[in-house]
Formats: sequence, structure tokens, C-alpha cells
Amino acid sequence: MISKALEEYLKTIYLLKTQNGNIRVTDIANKMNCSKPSVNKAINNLKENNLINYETYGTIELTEEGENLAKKILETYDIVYLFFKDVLGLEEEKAEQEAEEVKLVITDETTNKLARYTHKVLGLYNLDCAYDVNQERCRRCKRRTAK
Amino acid sequence: MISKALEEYLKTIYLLKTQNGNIRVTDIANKMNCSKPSVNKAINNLKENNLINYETYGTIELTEEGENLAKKILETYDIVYLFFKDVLGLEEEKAEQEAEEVKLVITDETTNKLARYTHKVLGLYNLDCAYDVNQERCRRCKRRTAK
DNA sequence: TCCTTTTGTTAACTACGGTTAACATTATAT
DNA sequence: ATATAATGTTAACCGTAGTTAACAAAAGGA
Repeated sequence: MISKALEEYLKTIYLLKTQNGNIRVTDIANKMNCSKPSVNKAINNLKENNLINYETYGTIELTEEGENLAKKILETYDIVYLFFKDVLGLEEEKAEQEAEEVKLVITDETTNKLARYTHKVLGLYNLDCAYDVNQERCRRCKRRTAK
Repeated sequence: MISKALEEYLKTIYLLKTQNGNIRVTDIANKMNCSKPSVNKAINNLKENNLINYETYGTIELTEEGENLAKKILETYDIVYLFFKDVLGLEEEKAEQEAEEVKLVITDETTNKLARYTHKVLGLYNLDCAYDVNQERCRRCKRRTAK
């Protein structure tokens, strides 16, 4: 289990990579409002955890394990965000901020239950849909969160 | 703003005091599964923040400010716990664990919205009840969470 | 009372996650 | 091609929050 701080770095790396292709230490530092040495430490730590591949002065690549974890983290974020925004009715920005924090502390089980609940309440699918963060999503849910 | 760790100490102090009367460093250490030096540091820190009164080898007393903050922390815990247990349907123990974490990261606004939502869903009161963590609770809610 | 046990404090250490300053490397522009 | 700019790394440091070991104080029992 990696720390919450490292999860944030991993998430950011995944997002920047899917959005911008190649990314640099500086990009991560800018996005996360932290210093380059902090990023440097973090990526070395992520590397030790086999979540990214990295050689000094080289390029940053996610391992399969890293990519899966990043996706799971984002999935959890989406679920919490949706609940805060569309069920509780928080403003978008506040829902984002809260989801960012909450996603770091809840377990998979809670995430799954929250997902099912939110989707049921919002009428996006019926209760039979076997939604699970670690499994396939139902079609309507996929459509719902597609970019 | 004190840290999450200190909030936990403050909460524990409040709980132990209301349950057992006088409390000692050892009691807190036992309850929180940590060492006595950790407790010692924490209470000195809480003292600097004017949340407790304490003199070396003396008794631990909450200030008014400390008591209010402790109550607010517990209030938030209750709200999140109720949501997890009775709305999401988590097992009691899991709801407790999750609430413990989540209460530390959500804002007052989210707490209030979650409280209103939960109480509405559970049919405990109508929407007009001006529930607010910083204000009076409605009678039915008071009765609901009374020991 | 005095010795022993319990309780509390202090000192020195660890790990994490951040920082700045200095330096190394890579990339870019002329 | 080389000087300069941008980027990345390292070293030394800070604060928080925890630890163990050693010691001090308070409480209790004979």
C-alpha cells in the first residue's frame, strides 16, 4: 500500500500522460503546486513500488500495475465526485475538492456501495447492474462518464 | 486549524472525560493504541492551541474552545457514520472505521448537506428542519442520537 | 515511612513529505 | 558548435507524528 501523497502523484502522472503524452518532472510539479525535488522523490518512490519505470534523466512511464492503480484511483474519485455533486448538490468545484480528499480514505467496499447508491438514486441504471470498481462497468454508466 | 492527528486526540480526550471523569495520559494512550510520549506531545500541542488546560503532572481539562471543537468533530462523525450505516448499508464496524477517516477531511458545508440528506432519506425529519452542525439540532434528531 | 509500582516526561531517534540552494545534465538558439 | 536556458538531481534542511529507552514524579502498600 502506497501513501496518499504517492497516490496523488500517480494520479497526476496518469492524467498528464493521457492528456499530453510525454511528461516531465516540471509538468508534475506545476500541476501539483510543489517543488521539483518533491516530484523527484515521489517518482523514485513510485519506481521502487513498481508503479512507474524511470531512469535518471529519462522518461516517465507507467507500469501496467501503475496504470491499473491510477485508473482505480480516478474511478473512486469519479464516484465520490458524482455523489457530492449530483446527490448532495455541492457546487462543482467544491465537489471536486471534497472528492479529492475523500477518495483517499474510503475502502473499495464503500466505494462500490456509494457507486451503486448514487447510480440508483440518479436513475442511471437499475439495481441489477453489477457495478464494481474492479470489474466492468455497465453500459449506461460507461456512457455517463465517457469524455 | 489543528492537524487531523490532534483532532483525534481531542476527540478521545472528550469521550474519555465524559465517560470516565478524570483521565490520564495512560488512558489516552491505551484508547488510541499509541505510546505515552506521543500522548504527551499531543497534549502539549493541544495546550498551545488553547484547547486544553494542562500543567506537567497535572490533570487534563478541556477549555470551552476545546470542548466545542470536540463536540463538532463528534457531530461530524455521527453524521458520516449514520450515512454509511443506514443509507449505504455498511456494517456497523465498517461504518465506524470509514466515518473516522471521512470526518477528518470533509468541510462543514458538506457535513451539513450530508446531514440534511441522510435525515431526509431516513425520514427522520422534514426538509424545513434547520439542521446545522454549528447550531441547535431539531428535537427528533436529538432524540435519534441520544444515548 | 519508605520501598515499589504506576504513571508521566524527556531525550534521541525514525520515517514521511515537503522545502531551498547548489549543481548536473539536456535542450535550444544563434 | 557552443553558450545559454531549461530541466532534473542531490544535499541539507524543516515540521509532524510516531517510536524506544531512560529517568522523574506520584501513588500505594507493608
